[in-house]
Amino acid sequence: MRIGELASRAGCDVQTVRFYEREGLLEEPGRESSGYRRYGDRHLTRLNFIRHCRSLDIPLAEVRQLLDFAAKPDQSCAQVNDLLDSQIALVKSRMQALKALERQLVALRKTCDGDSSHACAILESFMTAAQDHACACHTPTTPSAPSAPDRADQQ
Amino acid sequence: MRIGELASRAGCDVQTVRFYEREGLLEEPGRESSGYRRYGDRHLTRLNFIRHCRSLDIPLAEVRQLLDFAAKPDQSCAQVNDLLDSQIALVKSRMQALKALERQLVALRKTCDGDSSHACAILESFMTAAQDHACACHTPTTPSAPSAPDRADQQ
DNA sequence: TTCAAACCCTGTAGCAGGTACAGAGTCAAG
DNA sequence: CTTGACTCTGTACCTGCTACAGGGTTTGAA
Repeated sequence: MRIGELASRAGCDVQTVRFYEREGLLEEPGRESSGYRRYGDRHLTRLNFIRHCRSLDIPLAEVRQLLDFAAKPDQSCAQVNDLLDSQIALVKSRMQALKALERQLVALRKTCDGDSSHACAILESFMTAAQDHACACHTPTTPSAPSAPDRADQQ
Repeated sequence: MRIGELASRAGCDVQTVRFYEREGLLEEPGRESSGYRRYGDRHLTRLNFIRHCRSLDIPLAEVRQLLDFAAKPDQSCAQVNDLLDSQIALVKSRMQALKALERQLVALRKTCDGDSSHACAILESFMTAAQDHACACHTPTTPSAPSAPDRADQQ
């Protein structure tokens, strides 16, 4: 099959296939006399493998590792497990961050009272938070106390 | 204050400040005779505003919008709310995806029986999923039926 | 005074994981 | 013969920074 068919069967873009080839993830296929790439079923299998990993958000560097593991199938189990464990940990921490973020956004959203006769309370709170830079989500490494106005630079 | 102090007070990198200036998010400051940038408090406020938004994962393009809204404070409330609503929706959908991802990874992780005498079951399942490209997480747009072997390209 | 450390400047390149061109060649159907 | 769909290579672009190169400036101490 040609690149277009391969790509559509794997559910990705033609450019992505070429990208994976450039990155060394997908074996270089044979060529027709016209120069067109000609793929076989094992290319599709491998491409699906890569897309499968990517759909699990496994970075390409680790996909590369997995493909190496798969090449020499013995003793790879522990390594694969390690990789999955670290991915799971990563996902967990990302979820924590997202949950905190959602709380922040929802809280912010609630500060709007719908009264358009005064300035937007959300922007107000942003500005206030920005001015005294003290808020839960945004901790600007505010160190011991270098923000005292004694070292005012004539501005 | 100079760029280093501004950056440390906002809790970001000096490069980041220059980046925001280049992007037009942060107003160009005055210069000392040496060419050094000289910032005032309103720069710090604005920079903190930006960092605050970024800590809420609001993309720079939308931060730009918010800054525009803040510039003309009336009638901005509805727009700010819309923006926040879309951010919240985004976060929710990202969380859904992460939850699904975690389920996948944990399920995958469980398929390891710890027996290293045979090939890794996880890699096996990846390969199988890749071959018949039917799995929950990875849906390769498998359309009506263009994968029948009748149009085999002599490979 | 001189020296080094710490700061600042501009400009450019790099990261991940693709995506989107431009400008050309090829193929298949009508 | 033409038209449209496909393919080729190469390069630039995306986000939100970060890092580097190769300079100049300031500041405090010796």
